Amino acid sequence: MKKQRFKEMMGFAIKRCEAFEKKLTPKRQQVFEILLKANKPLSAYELTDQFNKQINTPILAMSVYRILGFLESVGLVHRLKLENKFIPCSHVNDDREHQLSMFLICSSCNKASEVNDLNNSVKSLFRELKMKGFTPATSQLEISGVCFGCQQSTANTIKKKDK
Amino acid sequence: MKKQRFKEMMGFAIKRCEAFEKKLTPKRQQVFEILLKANKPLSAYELTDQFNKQINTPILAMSVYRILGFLESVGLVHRLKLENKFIPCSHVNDDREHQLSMFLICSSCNKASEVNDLNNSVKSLFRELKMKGFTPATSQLEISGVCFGCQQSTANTIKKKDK
DNA sequence: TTTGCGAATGTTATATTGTATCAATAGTTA
DNA sequence: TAACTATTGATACAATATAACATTCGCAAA
Repeated sequence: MKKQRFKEMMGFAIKRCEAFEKKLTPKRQQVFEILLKANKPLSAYELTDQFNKQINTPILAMSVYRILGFLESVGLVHRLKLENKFIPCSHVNDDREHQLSMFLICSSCNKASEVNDLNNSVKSLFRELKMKGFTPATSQLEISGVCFGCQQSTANTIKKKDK
Repeated sequence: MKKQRFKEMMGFAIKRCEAFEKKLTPKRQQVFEILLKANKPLSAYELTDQFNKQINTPILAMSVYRILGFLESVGLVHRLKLENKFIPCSHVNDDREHQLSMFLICSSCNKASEVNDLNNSVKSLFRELKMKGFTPATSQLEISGVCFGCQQSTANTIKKKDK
């Protein structure tokens, strides 16, 4: 993650907490920071390990769970249920709530990206569901697959084999 | 589940195992039976409990996991990752593989239904994803929400309150 | 028949993920 | 300062899942 982007995200996190009249304590900030820099979803325990490696005041998994719960409650973090892992929200630029978020989880590199410009397809799907009597409540759709980068490297590998 | 439907499902399970040249042993059959009769997703441990209540030869959770793995491998059971629970496959009528399955999980009554006639929306979503470089691999989309029945009862409750 | 093989299951241990509970501490307000 | 609240620490435990090895059972070959 670029320095500029990182600063922007942290700045937003502070503003977001203020908006909720909650405090972004040092540990909360550090947890968020690790998550931002990880560039991929982390489990609570992975996060705990990284925290204890990088930061000299130790933390317990229990606290990490609490902090993740807090960060989720103010909309700074998403929990990916398919993987039992956590990622920072990417929407940190705007204040409007996003009713729909979709996560594309790469089963090859394990990175996940949050997509927000596919609302049409999802909305049409959700409309169809509603018409059938089911009201979707998930603001969250998680789809596993293979990302562009990993497809490329697979393709290259195959190419090389062919030679 | 109606008797007729149940018989049909069990019959298909046997055929399906034969097709894979695998055996539907008594325990495997009993596990599948409990899952069929449950009418809602069960966790491996719930399944273990029910097994041990209903059947006189006891079973351990370890075996249940193995059997669920087996049933999944022959396409008789789905694992719902959002809930860490299991349900029988509803496609038991046809032999064609279903590349896409969608599960609607009601957060009120906890029942789940497998939907197969929404392929258009899902396919269009998946097409859109592919165009953006992400190749979905999930044959499985899990959506939580509120089912028709539960919406009705909520509506009734509200009506009653209004009186 | 019995020997041997492989599949299925039994058994125990342990890993992983997550929550409950109560104690200690720090920050804030009256 | 005293009292209150939010945060974090610490311990225990629940729930989900897998690893590893032993045992049993059915079946086929000797």
